Amino acid sequence: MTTTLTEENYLKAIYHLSQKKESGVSTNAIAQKIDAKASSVTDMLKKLAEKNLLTYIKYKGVTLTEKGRLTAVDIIRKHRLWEVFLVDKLNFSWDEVHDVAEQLEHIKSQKLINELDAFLDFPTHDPHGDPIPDKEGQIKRTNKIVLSKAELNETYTCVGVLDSSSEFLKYLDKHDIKIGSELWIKEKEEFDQSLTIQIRDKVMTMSKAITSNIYVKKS
Amino acid sequence: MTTTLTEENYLKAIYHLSQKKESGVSTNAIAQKIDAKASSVTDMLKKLAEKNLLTYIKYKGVTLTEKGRLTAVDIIRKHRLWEVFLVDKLNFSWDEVHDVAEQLEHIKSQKLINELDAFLDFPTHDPHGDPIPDKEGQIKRTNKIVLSKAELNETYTCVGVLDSSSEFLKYLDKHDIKIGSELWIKEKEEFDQSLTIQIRDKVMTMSKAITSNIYVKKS
DNA sequence: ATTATTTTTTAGATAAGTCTAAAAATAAAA
DNA sequence: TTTTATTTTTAGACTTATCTAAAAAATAAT
Ligand SMILES: [Mn+2]
Ligand SMILES: [Mn+2]
Ligand SMILES: [Mn+2]
Ligand SMILES: [Mn+2]
Repeated sequence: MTTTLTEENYLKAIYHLSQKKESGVSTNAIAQKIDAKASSVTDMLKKLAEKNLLTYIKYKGVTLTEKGRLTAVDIIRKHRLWEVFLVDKLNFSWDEVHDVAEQLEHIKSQKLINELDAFLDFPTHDPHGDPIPDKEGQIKRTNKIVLSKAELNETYTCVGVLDSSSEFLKYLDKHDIKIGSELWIKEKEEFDQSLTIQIRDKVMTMSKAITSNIYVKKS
Repeated sequence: MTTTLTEENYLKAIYHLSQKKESGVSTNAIAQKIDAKASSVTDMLKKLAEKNLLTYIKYKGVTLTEKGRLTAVDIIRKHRLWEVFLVDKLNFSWDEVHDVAEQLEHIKSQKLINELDAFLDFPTHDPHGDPIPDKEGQIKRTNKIVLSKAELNETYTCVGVLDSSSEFLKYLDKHDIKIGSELWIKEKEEFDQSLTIQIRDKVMTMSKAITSNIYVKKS
């Protein structure tokens, strides 16, 4: 079976949306993510259903089939491996990799991706802390929480980000927060839910908008 | 300016064809190379002329403009750098790289290609001995000849191949002929223009079909 | 210089992916 | 439970890149 670049982008979008929601993914949600009109999405959903990549019931949302899920996860695997390549080997910073990886993820060659995986020494996570699916489409989920849910007086390790937009990543760079950074929760302000945190020698206060986009786990 | 994948493939085909011929490149020649019908080619030529990538005069062939030439050469630069990457870093053999490079050459990122170039230590030639254009679109031409024009009793170094099809490259692999191999011309058979050649300890006879596809220069 | 052959262009059609505008179905509100 | 608002689908049109079939121009042959 052969999938076009466009089909792959739809499958990936649907996969990511289905991670957040339990029920079927809605046409509008896909349209927003793909940046297309709902009518275009409807057309594509019919096409993908025809190819047995998802189940589509008019007016109810869609759900990926196992075949569709595997296809989506394979694209995500490629995306994340390329991101590792760009950061580890080509001196890209973590806020520069996404757009290029969006292109590279569609390159079709099984050997290429297997060799790349080996060349990178079989990484388990991408530069943003997201897990890299294995060859069989398995994803190892870690028990991370968002920083905003952290407990007072505890120490956490930064393991990832929820928002991986260039703007947010640059904010983290500016304050020297990276994956692996140790964060000690010094104070919790109930009024606006801001946190005062010690990172190495520095102490800083972060708003809820920031803390709800950083993943941590207890050190 | 932005070029589509299809446009890039046309420009590349026209560039390569124009290397062989002095005059304008014909519609039919392009059609054959691109594997499309002449009518499709005519349509595309109008489009590329509109974008000032080539000059098109009905019924006369086409010629690339400087802008078109630079675009074509940039694609070729990317193609050949990726081929080096695949062979040097990902354990591809020289007969496996072309199809993947055909995809990778269309990835759009100036930083990506500059960093790749540096990562590969600024290679000057691809795995088939073809020169890699520099950032400014300059190509260093070497004074190579085809093996079939070699002189009796002289020693040559293999510097490239004319036919870089997988079949031909596998033939060369089988006989342990690679770029850098030293070839001594032991005998020239006038009747069928076959050559008897010594490669290291081995002696073998090659037909004109073979020798006219190997580039050499005097050692 | 005509006639015949080949090459190239035009005309009209098709498929993929997108859009706008309008209709139909579902969900929310009164 | 009607009415209203939102979501989704359908209908028809557009763009890019392709095709086939036919017309026109350029070459080659008689
Ligand atoms: Mn990404
Ligand atoms: Mn990522
Ligand atoms: Mn190649
Ligand atoms: Mn090559």
